[in-house]
Amino acid sequence: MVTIKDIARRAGVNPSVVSRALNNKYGVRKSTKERIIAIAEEMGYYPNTAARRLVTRKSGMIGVMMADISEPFYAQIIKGMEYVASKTGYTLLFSNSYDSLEQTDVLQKMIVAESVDGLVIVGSNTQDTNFPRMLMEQEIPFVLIERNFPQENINCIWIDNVEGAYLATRHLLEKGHKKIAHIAGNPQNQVTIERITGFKKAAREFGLSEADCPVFYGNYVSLDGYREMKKILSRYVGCTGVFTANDSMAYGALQAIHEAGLVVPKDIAVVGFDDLEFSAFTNPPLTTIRQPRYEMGRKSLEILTKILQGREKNGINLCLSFELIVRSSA
Amino acid sequence: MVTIKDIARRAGVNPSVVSRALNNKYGVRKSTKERIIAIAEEMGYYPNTAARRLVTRKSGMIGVMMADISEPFYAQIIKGMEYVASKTGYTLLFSNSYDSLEQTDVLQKMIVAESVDGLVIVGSNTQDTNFPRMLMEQEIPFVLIERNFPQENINCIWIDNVEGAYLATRHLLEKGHKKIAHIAGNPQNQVTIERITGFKKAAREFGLSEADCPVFYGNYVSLDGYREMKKILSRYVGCTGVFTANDSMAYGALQAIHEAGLVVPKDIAVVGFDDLEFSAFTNPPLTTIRQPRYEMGRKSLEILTKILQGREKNGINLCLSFELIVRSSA
DNA sequence: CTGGTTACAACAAACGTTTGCTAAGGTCAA
DNA sequence: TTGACCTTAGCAAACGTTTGTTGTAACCAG
Repeated sequence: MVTIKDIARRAGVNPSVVSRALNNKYGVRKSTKERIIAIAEEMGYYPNTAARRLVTRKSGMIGVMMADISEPFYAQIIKGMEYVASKTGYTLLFSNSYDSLEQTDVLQKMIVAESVDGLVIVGSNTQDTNFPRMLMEQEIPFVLIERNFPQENINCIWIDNVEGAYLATRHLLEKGHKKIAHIAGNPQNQVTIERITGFKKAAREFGLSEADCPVFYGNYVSLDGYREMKKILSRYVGCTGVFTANDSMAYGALQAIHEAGLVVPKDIAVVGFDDLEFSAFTNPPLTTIRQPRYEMGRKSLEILTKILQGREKNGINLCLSFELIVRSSA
Repeated sequence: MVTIKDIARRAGVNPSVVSRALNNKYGVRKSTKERIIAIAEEMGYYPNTAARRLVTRKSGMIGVMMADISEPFYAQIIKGMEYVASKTGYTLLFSNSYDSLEQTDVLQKMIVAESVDGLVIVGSNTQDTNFPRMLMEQEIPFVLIERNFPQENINCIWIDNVEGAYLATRHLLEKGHKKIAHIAGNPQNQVTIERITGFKKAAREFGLSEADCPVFYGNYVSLDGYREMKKILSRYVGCTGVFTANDSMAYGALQAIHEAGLVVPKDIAVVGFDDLEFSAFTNPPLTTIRQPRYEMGRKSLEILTKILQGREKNGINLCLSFELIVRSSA
């Protein structure tokens, strides 16, 4: 391993000069600086990040916490983050919370053990509510995705889920459906509550009774959509339209409908939420609400980077827009 | 930040004793050890990894390189890795190669800048062939997924792609198709070549002429499957069966077939490869070859961990088994 | 009672950087 | 020519660990 001392020896200067030269600091003559850089290049020098970290107390790492990195929902978010990270030189460190209650612990560990410089937290789990305070106390910058915190000084990126769900449900109701259902997510998530609210709002607006717009609960995975759709088919007679809280559950619902020998959208219409890459290929292609996932990821890191560089202050609240993608499932 | 020195002061011992106590080393009395651990716990001590790394030259990190982390193909592999990593305490550091030629550089950077203790490299790109040598020279353990290196001392996890493709194609041919096509992947990948080989082998075995089993090329994404399927439909009359080199391209192919007003599998049968989560939900559900992706990830990290701990030696060559999943697309 | 062994603890150096301070030399104006 | 100032380079401490070596009791066998 070639160190700064090796370079210093070769250049006939003190290690500190090499450090300053390589980091573009003041106080080193242009000619020596160029010589040092050339030598470093030639010797194949890479700074030892551990040593640098130890003294600067910065790691060049950004921690990213989400429920489960293997969920397709996160793919584009990650891609957006990576686009910015690769440009700015930060390294992303992923960590799954699996929606457990130990979120704060996981974050704490990323901060003290890996000493991440900042954090992006995606998800709206409401069980562990004191992590924002913990993070603010430690003065570590962070950005929340899928959350809209009313509090000052917290950076949030979100979409209006109430309106999104409202739009999806409205689309269903405008097609003339009189008995509809919602397969909601896990009620520990804020977005679940919001999408239920939007669903109910549209149903009320179209004069549906409570009995004509029931809510079923899953946990955002296709198997749950399948299970709940079966429930709907067996217990909720006359239902002709279903709005699922995400696309994965819509996939399961579609399958349950096919297995029952019914046809989408003739017998039952389905509208999803997210617009995963895959939703264009379902049978039939899924009508859904598109979330700007890539944008979410990109923006989160742009904001965080600016804050870390002191070019921006905390308190950014960014509401992105969604879009109804009409395909043929409703 | 609470350091080892703080604990030492509180416990009235030397910092080195604290270090040894906390790391279960010999030479510290049981009673003091317990006292130190209690104090550390109470003070909320976390070791500073930067400092530890600096002296031990170990990072507790494992680098993972793949083409593009946002591809659904990798989701289960990652999950498998994470399962082991969380048990053994290693942290995973992901890096996308985007199949570029700078793979070796990317690896080099992970090694020297982040000082990863080991590497998992998934993919079979054959353009950059000298990275195994580079890694061996640096004596850093690594495991290759999707590759079967003939060389000694290289750890590989792979499936027999020739046989997998052969089985998929055979399934098509046994249904009586006389004119079939293969939508292959990027020929820079070894698996692409192997799957073409398997495809040709089955076709030959069933007496098909070269003209009755042409190969089309995409790059493993659904859009390419769509594009190549359109080509097949317009230029290759009489084709009734298609084997795609992965499921994503099969999705695109299915869409192209639907758009042409044809029905799967009546008019054209489709068989994919991978068995992504999603393939059960296509229209119609996709017949495909299942790769044990979770196993691949899990095994890769188990092997690497054992090697890092000295409980195993390099040279593990693990061939996992695949499976034909018959659904209704062929 | 003595010599040797053992168990524990302290000491100090090292890992590779960064950075505040000091020193040396040069420039320039009075 | 002198003194003030500026530019550049060197020195040394610090970041928080780990670990080889040394020191010192206590213990035990002869």
